[in-house]
Amino acid sequence: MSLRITTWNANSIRLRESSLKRIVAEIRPDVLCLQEIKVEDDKFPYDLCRELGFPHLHVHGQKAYHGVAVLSKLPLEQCHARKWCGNGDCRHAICTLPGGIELHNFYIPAGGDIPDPEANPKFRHKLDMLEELTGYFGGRKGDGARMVVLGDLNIAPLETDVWSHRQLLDVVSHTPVETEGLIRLQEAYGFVDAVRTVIPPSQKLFTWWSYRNRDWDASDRGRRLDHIWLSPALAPHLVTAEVRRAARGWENPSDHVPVTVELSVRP
DNA sequence: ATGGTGGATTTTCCA
Repeated sequence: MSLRITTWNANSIRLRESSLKRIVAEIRPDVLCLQEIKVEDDKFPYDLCRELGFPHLHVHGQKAYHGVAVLSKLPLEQCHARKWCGNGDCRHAICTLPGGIELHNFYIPAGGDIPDPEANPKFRHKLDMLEELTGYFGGRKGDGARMVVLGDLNIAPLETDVWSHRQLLDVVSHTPVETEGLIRLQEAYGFVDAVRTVIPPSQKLFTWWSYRNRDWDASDRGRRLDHIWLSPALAPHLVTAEVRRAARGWENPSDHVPVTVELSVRP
């Protein structure tokens, strides 16, 4: 069977009803992972999600900041969250999909403006979470899990993941300490960057464009911050991957667009 | 070099 999994940073789910409907209608994900829902669990739009065909919901939200959710047409099992960096931020959800596929939905800290962990606690937090994740997944290397790791990782690792590699080397999201840290995390377990398997690194590819640019499409000063990785056991089942750039031009858009993989798996 | 916009909750913080 074909399994379509989408990740999307909604930047406030309560303001994105029309975008959510379009994603469901036009991308038709079986599983939709959200970040930055910016709402507490009891204020999440459960009924809307059920009406859109997702009876299985796992919401890990908090007031005003962060928050992740998994919407699924297929049953979800063992939904839970892990605690990272010893705080209560809702930046991660884990669910098991049919066929024993372990799904990790992440919202890694943006990291503030100053790329110096001594001067900027938010950047320190970002690097700390990366390192903790590297230790966790590194410790599981070779366990043979069928795993999807996705979300807003807030780092654009490749030169072609930003509009200007040279001009962004000192900008949080593309500094060497971050890009090298993200690659270390990826390699600690041996994750395959699914989207870059389909769209080669020779092509520029972005998933986020700042609201601050007058004409996001014409200036095209984007970054690839949203990712979908597959474990070695799952990577051979990748069929295709897609970034829905057009979503940035929808009415009242999020600043991030949906990223989707299609897998061919036996449940 | 600077500031630009948008979201949630205020009298600013975060991205």
